[in-house]
Amino acid sequence: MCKKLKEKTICPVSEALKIIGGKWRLQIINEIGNNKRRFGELKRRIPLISEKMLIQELKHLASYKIINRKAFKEIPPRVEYSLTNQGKKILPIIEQIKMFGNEIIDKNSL
Amino acid sequence: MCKKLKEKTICPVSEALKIIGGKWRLQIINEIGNNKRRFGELKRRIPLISEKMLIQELKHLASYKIINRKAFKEIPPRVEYSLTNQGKKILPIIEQIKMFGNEIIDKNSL
DNA sequence: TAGGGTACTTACTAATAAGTAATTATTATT
DNA sequence: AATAATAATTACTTATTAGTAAGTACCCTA
Repeated sequence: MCKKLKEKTICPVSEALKIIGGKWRLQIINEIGNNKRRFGELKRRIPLISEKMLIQELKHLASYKIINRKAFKEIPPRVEYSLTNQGKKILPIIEQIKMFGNEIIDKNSL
Repeated sequence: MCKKLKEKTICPVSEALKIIGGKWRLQIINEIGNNKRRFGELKRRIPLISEKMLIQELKHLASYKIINRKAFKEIPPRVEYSLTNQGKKILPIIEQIKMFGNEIIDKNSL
């Protein structure tokens, strides 16, 4: 008798989308890239995002160990976000999506 | 004087997500793959999707020329969906996402 | 005439995601 | 004492997305 058989079709795509799905997450991951980025820096780089969404999504990504959050005990406060090794594995996904997106844009501007 | 300067940061990621973003679209594209799939077949392969969402998303994908819809004049009706060449360009994205998703699953089942 | 199969369609509701705007804490600067 | 920075937090509203359940059209079979 199995300990758990709760799994209702564990689909890798669905599991991945739980982490990276949504309007802002890939953009945030993309803007962090291989850099350290401060909160305000990300806010400026993604001008259309609201502060609420930015911090909410940063928390989400941190909770899944996609990003690191490093807070410095300074005044005014400074917080740096960076991708974990796990998070860097999302960059190739973004590259593929960018390639597709660029083809779409090219096709539309003929 | 430019004809149009409406573009507010044309981001390839955002453009791509307009087409493939959402809960079901990648799953549908994945299930079609390189095959022809009938409506009922997709319904069975994606058991948790509602008929409403399935047909709504198929329409969306067809409107963006990601899939072809071929209806046969038969009774009972038969409709086959398949990926366009454009749509097949999404498969590598899905492959990357699957790789990431599988790593997540592996990590969780240690 | 009743029921089955296929591919939808529609109206309505529920759930989720996102946006707005005001507020907090801390210290340096003016 | 007021203002400015920074990184949040909160309450509230709106918009978007998804789910439910019933109905449609067509013909075939029993």
